[in-house]
Amino acid sequence: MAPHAHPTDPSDMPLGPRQRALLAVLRAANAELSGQELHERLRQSSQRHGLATVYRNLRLLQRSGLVRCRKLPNGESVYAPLERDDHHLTCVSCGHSEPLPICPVASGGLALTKVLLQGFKPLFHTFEIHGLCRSCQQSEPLAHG
Amino acid sequence: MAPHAHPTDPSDMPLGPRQRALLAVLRAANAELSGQELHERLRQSSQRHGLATVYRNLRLLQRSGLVRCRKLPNGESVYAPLERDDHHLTCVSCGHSEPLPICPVASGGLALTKVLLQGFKPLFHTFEIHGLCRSCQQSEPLAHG
DNA sequence: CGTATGCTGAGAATGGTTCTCGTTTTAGCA
DNA sequence: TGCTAAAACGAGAACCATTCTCAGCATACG
Ligand SMILES: [Mn+2]
Ligand SMILES: [Mn+2]
Ligand SMILES: [Zn+2]
Ligand SMILES: [Zn+2]
Repeated sequence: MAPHAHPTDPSDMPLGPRQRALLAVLRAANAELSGQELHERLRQSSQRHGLATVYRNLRLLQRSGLVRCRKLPNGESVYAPLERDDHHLTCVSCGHSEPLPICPVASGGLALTKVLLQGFKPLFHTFEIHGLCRSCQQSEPLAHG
Repeated sequence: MAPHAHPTDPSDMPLGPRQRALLAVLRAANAELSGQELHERLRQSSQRHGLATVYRNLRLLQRSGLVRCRKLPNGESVYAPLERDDHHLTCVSCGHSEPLPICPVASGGLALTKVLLQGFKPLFHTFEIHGLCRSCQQSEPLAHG
């Protein structure tokens, strides 16, 4: 086994300085950040990034297996470092989303006991696995579609 | 236990004819449908629905616990009847999304064996529970925010 | 230097979804 | 069956996060 244990072996794609900056902000943050929020935080500290660059590198970081993202009901995407493992209860009515301290993948058992739901009434769940499909692992495409 | 076993007891909100039509198309379909696709299918069969009406009733059906939705990486939302329980493997590179025949909630065990992944390389997963938060269960709001 | 290659970012374009608001339908009642 | 208030509808405009365009800039290398 290799000395490092990151997914998609990040060593094979060295990470530019902008990507390191993005990753640093994400890791420093205590919550998921949207593209716009990241852009904002980078305006203040360190050097300015263009919005296009933020999104571009966010996509690359995602492909490298360093960053994950989920889409909020209002349409915006929020990002977090992959090593942070959090899930949420999201209300289909008001869109409010609060932490859910359980992960069906980590815990072999998955106990969705009522205590954890704390009055939240689940209507449906989403369990998606994002990654690289077979063909994209072979070629190294940038095309989206 | 009540004679019917639907979530959020649909009997307390009778469902208008447009909502029944939407639900029928969703149940007849063999895959998730986007708002646009639903609008299209309703143009052909039965009566025409305006696009706004499609989205409006989709939201209501979701609140009633009859329909669920997930957001594709390209931004569009796809809908399915709640009783259909399917998940997907989605590629962060090309966006392609294929069925994943496993559900972490139903199966107590959750065996993400390599056989199921079939060469797909998972980078991260999403497990979200959507439903009604406490405050929204009390009041019956229509506001979105 | 000279050139090839890739990254950057201001601004324009995109496109799914939501909003607006006048019209149409429904519901309740006499 | 008429009559009115409330609710649902829908064409088109507005929204807005994200992506695209493309000229300018950085870096590598002989
Ligand atoms: Mn997890
Ligand atoms: Mn399931
Ligand atoms: Zn709520
Ligand atoms: Zn792919």
